[in-house]
Amino acid sequence: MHPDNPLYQRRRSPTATELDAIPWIQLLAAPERERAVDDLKIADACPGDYICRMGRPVTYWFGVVDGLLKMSSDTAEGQTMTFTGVPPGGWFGEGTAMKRETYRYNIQALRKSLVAGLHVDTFHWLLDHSIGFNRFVMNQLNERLGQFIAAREIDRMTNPNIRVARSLATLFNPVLYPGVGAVLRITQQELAYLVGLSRQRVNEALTVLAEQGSIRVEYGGLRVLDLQALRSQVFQGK
DNA sequence: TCATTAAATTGTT
DNA sequence: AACAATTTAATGA
Repeated sequence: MHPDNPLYQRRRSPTATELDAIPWIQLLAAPERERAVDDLKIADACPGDYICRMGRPVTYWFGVVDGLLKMSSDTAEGQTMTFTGVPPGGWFGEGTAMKRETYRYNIQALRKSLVAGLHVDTFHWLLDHSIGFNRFVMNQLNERLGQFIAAREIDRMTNPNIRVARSLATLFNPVLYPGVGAVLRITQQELAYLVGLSRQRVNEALTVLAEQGSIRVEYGGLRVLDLQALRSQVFQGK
């Protein structure tokens, strides 16, 4: 977090409920947990707020307590390309935090969100002192590698229904986003923005997926009934 | 707590 | 892009 980041002004210590939404906390032994909790900061992010920007030096390792963030990158041609959404329970930036480099992407709030931050120094201290923390980070890196490979496949899919299905499946990843559970709070507009389709087309795709019983469409969110079906979506309809 | 109203979201053209 | 229908959130008695 940079001093000119709006979040910098709005940060505070986490409440007990917010701590429960941080998946790696419970993996720590008491002394390590105490140090981590002591350092953790929580901030409110409004839609459009930047959590971090490409090229800025890494100061915090971030996680989503509540809400929805967007991970994107600016290309050499000045275009912005969206990689993925980050739903509750997701933590990101450990790769760059480890190397103490600069952020390699932009993270923006898609809607009002609660963001947690752990200072890089504390992040490194935990790597040096906690085996549980190391396991978490390793698992996280491994799972995300799989996700990015899946993302390349998704990019090459022309069929909108499949794109929506597979993108949804990544957002429901229980390892990377344990805070999501069975119901993902996301509007069809937000999903359209992440997938890169019109809201109408996303609505149509969701209807198809609901008909085949993979999901249920709810007001302001989606319920997954069959995650495997979403992942292995091959060809349905047009 | 309930009823009314405003705002957000969805479904459809 | 626009519209109506539906659901939720906000307001105030």
